[in-house]
Amino acid sequence: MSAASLRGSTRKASARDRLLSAADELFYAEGVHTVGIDRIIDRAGVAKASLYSAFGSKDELVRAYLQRRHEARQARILSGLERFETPRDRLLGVFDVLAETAATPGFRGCAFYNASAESPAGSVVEQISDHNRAWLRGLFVELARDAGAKDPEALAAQLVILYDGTSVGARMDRSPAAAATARTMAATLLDAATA
Amino acid sequence: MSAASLRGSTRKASARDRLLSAADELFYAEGVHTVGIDRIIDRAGVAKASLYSAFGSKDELVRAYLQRRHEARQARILSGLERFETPRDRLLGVFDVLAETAATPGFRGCAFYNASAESPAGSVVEQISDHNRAWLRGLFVELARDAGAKDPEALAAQLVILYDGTSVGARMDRSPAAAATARTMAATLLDAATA
DNA sequence: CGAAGCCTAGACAGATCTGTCTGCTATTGT
DNA sequence: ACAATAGCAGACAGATCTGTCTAGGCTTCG
Repeated sequence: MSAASLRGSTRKASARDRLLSAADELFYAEGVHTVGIDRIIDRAGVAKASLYSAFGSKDELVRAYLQRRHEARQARILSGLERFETPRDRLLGVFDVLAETAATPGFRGCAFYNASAESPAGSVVEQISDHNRAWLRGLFVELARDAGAKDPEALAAQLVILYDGTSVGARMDRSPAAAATARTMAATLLDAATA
Repeated sequence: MSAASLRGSTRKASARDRLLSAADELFYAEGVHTVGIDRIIDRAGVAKASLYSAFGSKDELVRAYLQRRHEARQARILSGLERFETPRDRLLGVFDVLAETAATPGFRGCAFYNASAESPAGSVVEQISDHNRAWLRGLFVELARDAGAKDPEALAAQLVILYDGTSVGARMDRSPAAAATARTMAATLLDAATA
């Protein structure tokens, strides 16, 4: 086989991967602006030159961090929904997955909103956030249609609000209780939207 | 009258007030961590020494900024609800007021959440945020009880999620549309909670 | 008139942040 | 064996941030 095709993804854990993991923990826990480069290379056990050779700038590291969060959220939700059978259960299942996430130790709300709150208006954060939100909204539209909603777009808009509100509530109240509440609300609204 | 009793609240606008106004605009628009002291004294047209003589530290200025936001939100909601007659309209009216706020140019979501997102875990921001959230939740409990909800606490928990979700959605999607959606949801949930 | 407060302008100290650069070591493919 | 690659360690530059301090101006009241 061509050895070149493996490079960079083999070996223990490349500097790039360790940097991404360290950035993920620190940026999410303390904020992208608060955490400095030095803390990240320290935790990753990597030289500063390696960071700049791999990412070029802190901004690009932030973008990679959010990109990774985006993919992780997609994977977490999609794989979490596989266990459900009926369309209705799958739609409500998004809130079951969210409940698990919100109960995770160290949960600090939505990484995209958090990063957005400390970034200037037209920054790199905005693009990825938009992308992530568009995906989630699209998922809800699909699930709403499958579940027989008369107006899937309208129901999806409602579910996005529930998702966002749960995320905020769980973070600010330091309790995952909001997720269960939101699931109940989603069930009520789904009933009203299919009747 | 005792002249001393007027001092500090009279005159054009004291350095303290101008500082608070400048901090309010800049902190809300760009974030408490991003905006430096120099930008604030610049906009306020005030000497740096005056800031430190009035507030003692940037942290204390942040606290005063959030305290002011808290009082402004209370006043805005309470006065906005006066125009409604029935308990049901008053409850839903919270989302009418929120719709107006979210449509304001320069709306950037919840000042408390934004500040919290860029502050360490146990900071001064947390206390004021908790205080603000407790007040809002209490208001919703009252309104829910007046509107005849069978379980006012439960309905209030739902309404808080709607409020938070609207705030996030309006900011991240750069559109106040979520507020109208949330009002519809609130009506549906209120009907379900009084039936 | 003259003292007391409040304010301004700006230099300064000390810390911290991003990003660059120089040397050195270990591994890997040919 | 040899060259290329990737990574490490850390000094360094330049900017920026919080907070302190000096020196002086303007108003107000006794």
